[in-house]
Amino acid sequence: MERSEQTLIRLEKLGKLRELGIDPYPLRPATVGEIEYKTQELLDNFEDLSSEEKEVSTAGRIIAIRKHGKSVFMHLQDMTGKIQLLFRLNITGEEKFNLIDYLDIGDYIGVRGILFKTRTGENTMDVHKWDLLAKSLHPLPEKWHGLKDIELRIRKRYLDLSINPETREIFIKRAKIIQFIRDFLNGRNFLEVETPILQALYGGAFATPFTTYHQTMDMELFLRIADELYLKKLIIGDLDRVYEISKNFRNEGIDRTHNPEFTSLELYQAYTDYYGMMELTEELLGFIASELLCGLNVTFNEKEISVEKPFQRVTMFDAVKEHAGIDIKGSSVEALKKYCKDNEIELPQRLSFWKLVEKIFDEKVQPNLIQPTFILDYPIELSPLAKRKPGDPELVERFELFIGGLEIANAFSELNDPIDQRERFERQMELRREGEEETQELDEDFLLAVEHGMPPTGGLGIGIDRLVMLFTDTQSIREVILFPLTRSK
RNA sequence: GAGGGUGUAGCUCAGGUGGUAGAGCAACGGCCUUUUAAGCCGUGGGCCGAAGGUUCGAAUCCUUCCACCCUCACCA
Repeated sequence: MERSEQTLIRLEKLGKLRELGIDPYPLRPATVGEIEYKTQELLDNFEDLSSEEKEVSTAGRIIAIRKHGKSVFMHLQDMTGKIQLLFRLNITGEEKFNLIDYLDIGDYIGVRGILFKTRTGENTMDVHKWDLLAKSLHPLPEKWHGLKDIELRIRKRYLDLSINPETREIFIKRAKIIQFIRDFLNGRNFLEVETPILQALYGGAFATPFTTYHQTMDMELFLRIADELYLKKLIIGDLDRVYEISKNFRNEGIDRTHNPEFTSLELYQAYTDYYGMMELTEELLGFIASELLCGLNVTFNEKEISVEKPFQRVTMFDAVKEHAGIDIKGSSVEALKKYCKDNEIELPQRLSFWKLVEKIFDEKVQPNLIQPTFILDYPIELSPLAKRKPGDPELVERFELFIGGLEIANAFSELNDPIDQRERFERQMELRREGEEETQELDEDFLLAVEHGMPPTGGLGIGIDRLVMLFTDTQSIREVILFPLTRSK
């Protein structure tokens, strides 16, 4: 491996430290003792701690050094924040003071000293004792511009997190959002469960799976594309309210809103339906917003969005009529094709009525759905696991929630009629024979479970990554996933 | 998968029409005991993404490849 000039210099310092009998990677601090405080705790309790003039300790990574001859300022960072340190020759003693020459930005040290306020008013630790805790062999990216290169930020996420406070902020928020979801659902007697990631048969969504292989069972396996079928089996097992926050895997393209592995929440609640899921969704988002932002307004992509309930409810028909200016009720494939041509919309690969509607919706409607909007009543052809809508044989009781132009949630009144469910699966097989690429597999095991009796149930899926994008005002899914997929270099 | 763009020092970026590389930060050597993008004086650092080609001469022009970004297609 090629070493940069700066790394060679650091390796040299490391060698010299060892010659002096100082372990650059000690098990624990040699002189500082126990690390008692996080940096933010020192600042939060500054008045008390500084007035007592008691020695306190902390530890972290050196992120800045300013040498002034016989005194040195540093900034020390940990997860909670950063604090300024002052080293003075007459306080630390000459031997220890001179060792500062072997320290670099990026090194970890433990410090013990007294808190005081500098002339310019910054709360600072006057360091009495310090120990090197770990030497860094590479310089940290520049303090002023930070690490900007998106590729480096992803490949070296540790540097991004260390250097760019905004990045750290996003992932702290992400953790909080997931915690709030758990708090909300646990408070409503939902049971958190785990279902298999490795599955012999995949289902619950339209997607291409990743395949893998179990050696000793000599078995082809799929990484799950959705939790749906397993969670419904739990409903059938009379676990009335269940949810899972899980990674799903889809072997498809990557773009601003798609990563091959992504996190979703799926929940199922017996004895309710998609109306119940709408209310639950409204309350869940309101809960997250008020816990996270102390309010119901969020800025996303320079737009003010309110997650105050109730959200708008618009049928797919009405939404297309309103935003695309075309009445699809009673329309025909030919009319929709003409509309696409007139509006410079590329035609989908298969020219079925609903594929065309879906395309027009994606192009003309979705980008306009900025305020939270439930789009209701989807075609049965695209929803083989949802219950029929009374009075319309073409539609099912299903909604998708759009916010800020992003598809955030998908829910339906779950199909619990085993006869109908079997027919739907068979229809999927038929579509496959006709050349449809993505269809759902007939799952006998699941059907058998439904045949044992499944209560009326509402089901809801929420894309966690996109939800985090919404609440952190980020425009790419890669900004909210710690290690998005990249090619190996 | 298709089209467009980017790749120069550890980081952030400059380098009209080809003449063999520059800044700030970081680093190194000095001076400096309350600075904070510390300051001042001085120094080093680059196979200009990779491989070919055109040319007397390529960071610059051409070809291929690699990685990333944007748009589109597939999808949530």
